[in-house]
Amino acid sequence: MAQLAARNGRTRTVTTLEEVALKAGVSRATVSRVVNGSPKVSPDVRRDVEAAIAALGYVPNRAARSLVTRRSGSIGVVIAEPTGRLFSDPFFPRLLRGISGALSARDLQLVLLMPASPADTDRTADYLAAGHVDGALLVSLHGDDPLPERMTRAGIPFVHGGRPLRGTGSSLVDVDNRGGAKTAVEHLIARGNEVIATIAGPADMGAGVDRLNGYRDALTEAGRAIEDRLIATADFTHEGGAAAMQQLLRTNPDIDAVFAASDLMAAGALGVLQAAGKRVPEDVALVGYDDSPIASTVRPQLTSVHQPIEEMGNEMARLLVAAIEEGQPVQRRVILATELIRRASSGGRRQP
Amino acid sequence: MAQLAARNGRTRTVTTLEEVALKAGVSRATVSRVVNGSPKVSPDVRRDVEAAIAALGYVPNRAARSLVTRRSGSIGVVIAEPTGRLFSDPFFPRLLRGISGALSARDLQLVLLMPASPADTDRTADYLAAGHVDGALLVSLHGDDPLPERMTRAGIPFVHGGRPLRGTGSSLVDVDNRGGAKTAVEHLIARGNEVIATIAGPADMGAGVDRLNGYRDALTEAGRAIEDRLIATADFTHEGGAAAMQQLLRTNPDIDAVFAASDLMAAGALGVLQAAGKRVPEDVALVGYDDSPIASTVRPQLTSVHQPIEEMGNEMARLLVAAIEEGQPVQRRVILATELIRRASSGGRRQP
DNA sequence: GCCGAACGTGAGAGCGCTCTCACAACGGGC
DNA sequence: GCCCGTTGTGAGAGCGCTCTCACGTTCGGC
Repeated sequence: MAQLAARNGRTRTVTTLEEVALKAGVSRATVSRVVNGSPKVSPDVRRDVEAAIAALGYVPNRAARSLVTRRSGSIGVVIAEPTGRLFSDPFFPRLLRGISGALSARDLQLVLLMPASPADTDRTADYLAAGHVDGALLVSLHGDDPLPERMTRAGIPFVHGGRPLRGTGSSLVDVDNRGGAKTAVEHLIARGNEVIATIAGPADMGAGVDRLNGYRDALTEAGRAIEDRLIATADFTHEGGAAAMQQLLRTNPDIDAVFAASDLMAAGALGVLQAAGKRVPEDVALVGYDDSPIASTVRPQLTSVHQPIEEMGNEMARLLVAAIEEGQPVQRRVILATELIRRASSGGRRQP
Repeated sequence: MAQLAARNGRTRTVTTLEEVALKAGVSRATVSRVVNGSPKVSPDVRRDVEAAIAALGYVPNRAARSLVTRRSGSIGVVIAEPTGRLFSDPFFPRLLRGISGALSARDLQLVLLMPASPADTDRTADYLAAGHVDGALLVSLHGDDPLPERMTRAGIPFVHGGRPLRGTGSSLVDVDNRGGAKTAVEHLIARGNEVIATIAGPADMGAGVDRLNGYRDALTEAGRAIEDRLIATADFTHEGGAAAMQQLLRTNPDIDAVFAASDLMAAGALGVLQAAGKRVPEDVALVGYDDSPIASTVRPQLTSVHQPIEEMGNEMARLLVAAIEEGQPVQRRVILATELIRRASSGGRRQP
C-alpha cells in the first residue's frame, strides 16, 4: 500500500466546476448538467456554460466523479499468459488494439494487469474484486485460475477472451478454433492427402483442445478413421513442434500431410521435414494456425488459419460494456469466424 | 464524455474507514495512519486496527484517496506505433511486462493508451494533460508527435522509451542501438568479411538512425571506407528487407556479408539471397537485429543482436516513479547494453 | 517535582463532484 | 382567475478519504 509521497514542488492549477459556475453565472448543479449532457438545461444557459468551460479549459476530475457515482470509468484487462504465446506472437498487441479502440470511444480507461507470479495473481484478484474497475476482460487464463470465481463472488462483471477450460458460465468471445481447424484439414483432404497427422496444442488450453477436435471433425465427416499414432502434442512453440514432428516421422513414415495447431509449431515441423529430405508440399503438405508473421517468413510460406484478433478485442469490450450498463450478469457468447489463407506449403494437389 | 449510466441493480457492499474505526474502537485518522504505514501509531493499536481490517476485508477506496492526495495512483503508457512493429514482433508485450512488473510492486496502475488515429492522439493528450495520471511512459513516438510538448506544458512527468528523433530533453531509456550494431558489424569484420553491406531502418526513427551509425562506427574504426552503394534503406519489414537485398545484390555482386537492422528484414534478405543461389553463410554472411523468434525460426538461424526489453520497461518505470516522487523535472538517460547472439547465419570464417 | 519535548490520538474540515429536493416561473384547462 | 403540471435552476448534503491542528499523556533533565 506504499503510496508515492504526497507533497511535491509541482502545483498544477486545475479548474473546478465551481469556477466554471462562477464564470458562467450559474450554479454548480447546472454546470454539472451541461457536462453530463442532461436535457434539462435551456439552450441559452447551455451556451454560456460551454463558453465558460472552453475559456477555462475545464476538465472534470475523475476521482471526484468516481467517488460519488461509484463508477471508476475504467476496465481491467488481465493477461495471465506465462510468457508462452505472450512473447512469440503478436496476438496480444492486436487484441489490445481491438479492446482499446472499442473503449476509447466510450471514454473508458484500459487498466492493464499482467500478473507474473501467483502472488501477483492474488494481488490482481484483490484489486479487481475491490471494485477499482467497473468490469474486466480475462484473457488466456489457464485451467486453475482463481480469478473468475473471485470476480463472480465480488459481483464484478467480466468477459472471457478465449474459452477457459472449466466453463464458468460467463460471457465469452472466442474465435472459431474448432471450425478453423476443421476447414484446414478439409483443405488437406480436398487436395488429395491421405495420411494426415496433426501436431496438437496443450490439452490444458481451450485453443489446444478445440483445434484438435476440429481435426477430428474433418476426418470423421470425410468418413476416415482417427488414428492415435497420427496425433502428437506439443506446447505451441517452435521446439515443441520440431520434437513432435520428429516423433511423428519416426513412427509414421507414410505421413503425407501435417496440420499444426500453431504457425510456430508448423515452422518447427518444417525444419524437421526438410532435414529429413521431405519436400513441402510435394512429399508432405503442411498447414499452420494463427496466420502469424512467421507463416509468411518461412520458405515455403505456410498455409494458415487467420483469426480476427482485433475484432475479438472489440467484441469483448462491447460485451463487457453492455454487461456493465445492464448491471446484472449477462451470459452471451460470440464465436468469430476464421479464414484459411492458402500459401505454398499446401499448394497444388498431392503427388501420388 | 458519455459516461455509463450510473444506476444499476448491483449493490456491492464496501467497507469504509469509518467502519473499521468503529470496530477497532479508534478514530478514522488512526485507521488511515495504519493503512498508510505511518510510524506514529502504537503497536497495540496497530494490531487491533489490522485485525479489524482483515476481519472486514477493508480495501481503501482509490477515488476518495485520489481526491484528497491529488495523485491518481496510475501512470499512462502510450504506444503510438501505427501497426508496424506492433504486430510483427513481440517487442511490446515484453516491454509491457517489464513496466508492469516494476509498477505492481509500487501499487501503481498501468493505464494503456493506444491511439490509432490523429483524433485519438488528441484525446490521449487531453487525457494525460488533464492530470488523470501521475506520469507517463511514451513509447515508439514518431518524429512529429505533439505529446511530449503538451506533457511538458501541463507539467506531467514522462519518460521516453527509445530515443525520439527530436530530443525533448526529457528522461530517456533506450537500448544501445549504436553499440549493438557496431558489435554486429565488428563480428563480421572479425570473421573475415570484406564487403559488408547494410539494410538500414527508416531514417525517421531513432533505432533506424542509430543502428546505421553503429555500422559506420565499426567500419571506420577498422579503417575501412563507408560506401554508399553498400547501404540500402527499408522499413523494418520482411518485404522491405527483400526489396533492399534485391537492389544491393543487383548493383553489388561482390557483397560477402549483410547486416540488417531487424530480423524481419534479415529474413526477407535471406530469401532473396537463397533464391539468387548464394549460400548463407558460406557466400554471404547475414546478421539481423532484435533477436526475435523469427531469428531462430528461419534456416539457417540468424545471428542477431539481443536487447533487454523487459529490463528497459523496468527501468522506464523506475525512472518515472523517481521523477514523480521528486516532483520536479528530472533528466536522466539510461542506455542498456545489448548482446550479440551468434548463430549459423554468420558461422565459421569467410571462405576466401 | 516541575517544565518542555516527544509521542499518540481524535476532531473536523474539505477535496470536486453528483443528485435529490425544493422552489420559482410559466402555461394551459376549466 | 385559480389550480395543477411542467420545466429550469439552485441549495445543500454527502461520497470516503487525508491531513492539519489541538490535546492529553509520558518521560528525561535538572
